[in-house]
Amino acid sequence: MQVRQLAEMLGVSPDTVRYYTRIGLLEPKKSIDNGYKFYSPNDQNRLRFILSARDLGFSVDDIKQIFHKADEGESPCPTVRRLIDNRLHETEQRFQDTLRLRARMHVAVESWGDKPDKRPSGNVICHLIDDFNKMPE
Amino acid sequence: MQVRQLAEMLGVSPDTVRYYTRIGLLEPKKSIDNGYKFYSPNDQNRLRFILSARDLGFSVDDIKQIFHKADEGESPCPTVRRLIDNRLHETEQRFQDTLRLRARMHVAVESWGDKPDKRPSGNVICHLIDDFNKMPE
DNA sequence: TGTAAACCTGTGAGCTGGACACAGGTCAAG
DNA sequence: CTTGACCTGTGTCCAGCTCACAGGTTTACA
Ligand SMILES: [Zn+2]
Ligand SMILES: [Zn+2]
Ligand SMILES: [Zn+2]
Ligand SMILES: [Zn+2]
Repeated sequence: MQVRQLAEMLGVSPDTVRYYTRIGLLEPKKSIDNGYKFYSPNDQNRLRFILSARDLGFSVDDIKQIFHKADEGESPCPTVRRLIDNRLHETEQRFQDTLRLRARMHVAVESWGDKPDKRPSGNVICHLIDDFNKMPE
Repeated sequence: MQVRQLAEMLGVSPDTVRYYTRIGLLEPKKSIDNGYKFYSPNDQNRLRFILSARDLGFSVDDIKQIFHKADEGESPCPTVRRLIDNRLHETEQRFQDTLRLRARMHVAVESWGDKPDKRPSGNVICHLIDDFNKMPE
């Protein structure tokens, strides 16, 4: 199976499959005359796993570690539990950050609603941004 | 003023100041004998503005556009209003994505609590991830 | 005065997770 | 045989910094 067929089968772009191949998550065989990469059913299975793991927030490096354990016949579960704990903390952090940013942006936009446009002058580059930054919180 | 002094004054790393300089947001003068970059009070003001804008979710390219308007003496306000609308949509999208991912991760971790570790077998690389992906939603 | 260590600098590279450009190979229609 | 459509691997690029590195500068001390 070539890259396009595998990609379409699992609903990703050929470039994504190439990327996973490039970093060693998939290991197709190289055709001798073609140079084209040939993906096995096992690669198919691995790609499916990659996509499931990415949906759970694992990074591609996480997945590399999981594959490494599994390829040695050991249970990857302890690794998985450890990794998702980190990712969970990160996601929580990102969630809080995004939440705060979103609130800030909303407040800014609303407070700008009835303010006029102004030209830059002196130290003030854009009074909307400069003034908002100095607002009492 | 050299890079470190400016950086410390505004609480960022010298590398960050160098980055903003590299992409043209700051324009220090080059000392002839030293090669060192020399930052003016205006650069100080610009950096302060950059940090305020970044806190509101503007990208550095957004800020470049804002500076461009301001440097020509025009009001950057219309640009600012237009740009933040885009960033607001993006932030909302990111917020929703993060919210969903966070929920998925929590559900996964909880459902894994009473499941044992298993070795890989057949098509199953890690049953925690493989099984969770097949769960009824 | 020498000199060695501590500190500072600019530049180049690296990070994530792919997306895109490009030169060339392959294959069917005519 | 040739034209065009399609496909391929490889190299480069993106944001927003951070880090590594080689070399210049200043300071401490003899
Ligand atoms: Zn497992
Ligand atoms: Zn924890
Ligand atoms: Zn303005
Ligand atoms: Zn809108």
